Amino acid sequence: MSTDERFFKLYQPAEVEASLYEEWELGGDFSPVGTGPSFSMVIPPPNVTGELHMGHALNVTIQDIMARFKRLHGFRVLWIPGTDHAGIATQNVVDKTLQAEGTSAAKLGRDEFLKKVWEWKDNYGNRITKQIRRLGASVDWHYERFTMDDGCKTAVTKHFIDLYNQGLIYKGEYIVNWCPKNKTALSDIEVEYKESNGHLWHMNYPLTNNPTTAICVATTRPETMFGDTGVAVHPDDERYQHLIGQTVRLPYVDRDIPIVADRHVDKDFGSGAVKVTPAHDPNDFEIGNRHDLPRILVMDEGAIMNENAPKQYQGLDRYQCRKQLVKDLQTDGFLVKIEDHVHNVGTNTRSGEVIEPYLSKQWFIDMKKCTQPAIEAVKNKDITFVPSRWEKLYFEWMENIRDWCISRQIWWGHQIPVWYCQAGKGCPEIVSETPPIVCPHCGDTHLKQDPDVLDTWFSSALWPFSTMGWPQDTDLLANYYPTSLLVTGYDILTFWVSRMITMGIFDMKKIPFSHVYIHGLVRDIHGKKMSKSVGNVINPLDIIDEHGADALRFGISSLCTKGGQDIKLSMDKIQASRNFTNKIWNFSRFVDMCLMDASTPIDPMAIPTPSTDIDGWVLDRLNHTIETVTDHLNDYNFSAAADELWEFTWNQCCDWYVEGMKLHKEASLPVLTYVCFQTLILLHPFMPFVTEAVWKNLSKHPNIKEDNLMDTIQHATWPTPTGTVNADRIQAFDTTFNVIREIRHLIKSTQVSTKEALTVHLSHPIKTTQTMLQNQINLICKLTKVTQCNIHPSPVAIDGPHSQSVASTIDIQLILPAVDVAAERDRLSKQLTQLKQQQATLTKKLSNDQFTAKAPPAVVEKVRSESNNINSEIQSIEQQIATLS
RNA sequence: GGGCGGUUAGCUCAGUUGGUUAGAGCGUUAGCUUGACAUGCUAGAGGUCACUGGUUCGAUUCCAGUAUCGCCCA
Repeated sequence: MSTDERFFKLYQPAEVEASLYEEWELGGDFSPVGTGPSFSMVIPPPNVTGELHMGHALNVTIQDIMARFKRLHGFRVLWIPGTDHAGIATQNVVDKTLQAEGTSAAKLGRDEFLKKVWEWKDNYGNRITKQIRRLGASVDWHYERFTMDDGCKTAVTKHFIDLYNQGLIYKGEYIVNWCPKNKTALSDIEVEYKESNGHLWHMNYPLTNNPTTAICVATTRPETMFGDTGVAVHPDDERYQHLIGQTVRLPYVDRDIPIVADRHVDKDFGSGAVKVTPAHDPNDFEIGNRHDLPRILVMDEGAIMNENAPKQYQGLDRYQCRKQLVKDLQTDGFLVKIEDHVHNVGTNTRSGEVIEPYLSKQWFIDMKKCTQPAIEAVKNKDITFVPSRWEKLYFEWMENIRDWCISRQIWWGHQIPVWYCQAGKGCPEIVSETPPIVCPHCGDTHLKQDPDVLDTWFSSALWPFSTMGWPQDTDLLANYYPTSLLVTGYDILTFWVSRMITMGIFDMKKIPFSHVYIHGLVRDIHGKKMSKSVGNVINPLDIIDEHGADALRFGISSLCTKGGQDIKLSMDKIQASRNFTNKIWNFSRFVDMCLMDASTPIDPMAIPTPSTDIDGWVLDRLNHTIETVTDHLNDYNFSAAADELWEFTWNQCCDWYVEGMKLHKEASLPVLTYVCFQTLILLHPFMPFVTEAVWKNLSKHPNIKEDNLMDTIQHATWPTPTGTVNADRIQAFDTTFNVIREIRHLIKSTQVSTKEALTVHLSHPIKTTQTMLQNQINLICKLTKVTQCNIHPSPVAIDGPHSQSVASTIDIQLILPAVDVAAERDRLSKQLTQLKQQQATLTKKLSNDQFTAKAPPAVVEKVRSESNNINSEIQSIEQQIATLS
């Protein structure tokens, strides 16, 4: 087989990715093996009805980088995948489909509808898991879970009962965030507040005893007035002192309601007097409690005005009612004025519907009693957040925690394991793991389960251990709980992370994970959130189709900086990464070609002895790269690791080293091969596909010894630095490369053709430097296309046309067939100006006594030697200008 | 109103104990059919590190304030 058969000229990801992934999955390559320490993660379960978006791509890529990195380090890596049932979202999606088919959830009824949802889940639920595969995620599919599978159901039930038995779950009447569209309660964090242009209606409520006098109240929701059971003013408000204790008569309702004094009223807002509607506003609810005001609901679950509203408004939707009422108030002289008013309106993050604060009976968790250990765990660093600034938000949230409303009035989810006796004898509720047959209190068999289901996050909170078989005592839990790392976006810190920590400690008596890496959100290039309606969505699957998963992964991770900023993703970045994958491919293609000429087979895993300077140099650079990449990955600094890999692979390896070693291919072959394989391993966590494809191709090479080679790069050994870094050698190559660059620059700026036989003279007074240059003559000639390079202790006298410069204190004289003396003088003068500017700043520093006295000696020494070098370069240039006569 | 984050090249971003000629990729200019790669190679141009003050021998870096943009909470 030839190189061309093993390697196309261009890397074609589509040709290899699908089959490689299948090979890995079927080969069990993602299962934990060996006797190393364990490293475990659970995937943040995506919505089972969802599709892969850029946020998933980022999240999964980071986890996969860590999983592969740890696997290469010999850890027993277990990364558990799965999906979330996403109650409201899924119910909405399925209901919408049903409606398109002419039916609906309501028409089907609970049992039939749930059958449909399960069908939907079976048909479409694996769409997202297939898409996760396309990213190359090395999750162990044997352990795949779903938040409503039997295991999770057992965990959820047990968890509910344990909380209930400890008095941490209660059922209570409370103002909740009510979604009239879905007809369900939402937790506080499922509500998104959006600024909206509304109005402030000022209306007069006449006093009962003196109807010609009125108190004016201001409101943004006039239609709730039918539920008013009081008017509140600030106790210190002089305007209303005389009214406190009196009653007003509510227009249209003709109910007399008291004027009360309450410190929470803002004197400066509106008229300073507020109507109190305890059944329709959380603040009013509190005021009502303090003053013992009744709670009157005036809307039904769909926000339609109910029988407590006056007849003429009953049956109207809340907004129709508002419109009609305002008209009536105006006609009847109750309306004082209407002001424009910007206020925050709560909407359901799922349905977009405007939330109605609504009094209802719901299940709550008394969170204050649960969170203390979870706060401690982060305070004492059992759990570390990266970046650590997120700990602040966590503490803020946890220390001001409110009770968590966990019941939802939908059908898709874990139904609450509570039954009510229907015998009508006032029996207490029955909480049970399995459906009870008879009421334990009265023996009656007519029992009815609570119709509500639990908030989806209730089951997600258990994910790190429900996936491992809890409440059973399993080997998985013993070996892999607590997990090592959780990777997630900051947007679900409160929803999910805080609750996992709280409930993990509650159920397991152990934290669920020791590290939390929190990444930013992926946005479009302008920093806008990607959304279908705006049309700025970049679909990760399209990118994978076009450029390959590796390009997507590398592009994303090179933008994933240590500060965890949001990521602005552009196609340019992806394309650059695609080019990089091709670079890796072609580097390997070159290695493959070189190997064809090997006299004996080469063991790519054997640490080679460098036979030339540049071989030694590239091994030094490799060692340095190994060290920094390892450090960066241990530090979750993905962009820094990616940059380092790019710099080494492209600039140091492919540019300098490959071009240099072409002078002595055969002698350098062991080093070239070794560096190639080591680099592939370093790149593998970022780019699993291309590195594996190359690994397998090169493994088949007739001149590669396979004895020490793993079948798959995934189970290779992460490189460790070998030998000691030779600082002189690094210095020598720095200088040589500078000289080469300057000669190229001279050639370019004098526009001489490299087809001419060119001669260059290099000179430096110090013997060791001359020797060093002497050793690099071939390299210099090869990389500059100069035919002859001579080394001297000082510049030579040249009669004919030539161009001159200095680099790293080495004088350069390039002999030319002709030269534009004026241009040459210009160039040198410009160079001189630059050098003099640098010299000026250095001299200023050195002539400052304070600097030499107070700065660390090493710094002073550095400045001094720089200054000396620049001085010598200035002298060179000045002499060169002088010869230009 | 409270909190958090940002402001560095045309664009997207790096830059940790304060000392570099302030870096990278993309874009841009000029030149290359260089036997791995034009998804490439070579050489350039491009920055008052938002502003103002302070600390310091020295500030992109630390402190205070201002402006401005974004996010979260109320």
